[in-house]
Amino acid sequence: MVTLKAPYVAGFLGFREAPPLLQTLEKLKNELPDLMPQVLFVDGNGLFHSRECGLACHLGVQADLPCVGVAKNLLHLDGVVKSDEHQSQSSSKPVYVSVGHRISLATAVSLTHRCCLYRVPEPIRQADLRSREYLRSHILAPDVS
DNA sequence: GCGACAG
DNA sequence: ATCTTGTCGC
Repeated sequence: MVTLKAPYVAGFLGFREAPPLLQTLEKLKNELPDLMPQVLFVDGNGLFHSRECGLACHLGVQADLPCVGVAKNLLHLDGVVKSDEHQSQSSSKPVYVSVGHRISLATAVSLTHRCCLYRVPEPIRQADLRSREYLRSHILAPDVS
């Protein structure tokens, strides 16, 4: 019996990503409680969302943990426009930080800055790199013979 | 109406 | 997100 992951639908990323993330947090709490995070970083938006409830809010509320959303692309919402600087400065690769849950925007931005060695915060970057490596070696790897 | 629209 | 060719910089 396999569980199909919900498809990605713009505006509903949380419905696809929150379930497996919560499952992983639950497993972490049971097996490695010392590694339970005090704060969550999410690859996506929080209050910056069409319904002010992006993945960062969705996950933060269900996990009952502070959560900050960091998106790599600007979600187009009416009233939101890229500044002229971002439009013309091709070298600018901004990230969009928004409140997820139990944290202020000022703290979310500060925390993001302090966790960035590269463009995105290390927690998100490492999750991305390590998960891809896992898939490459355990799932997508062709036969070695 | 269609495309665009976090990942 | 994924795929994919090439380029630039440390």
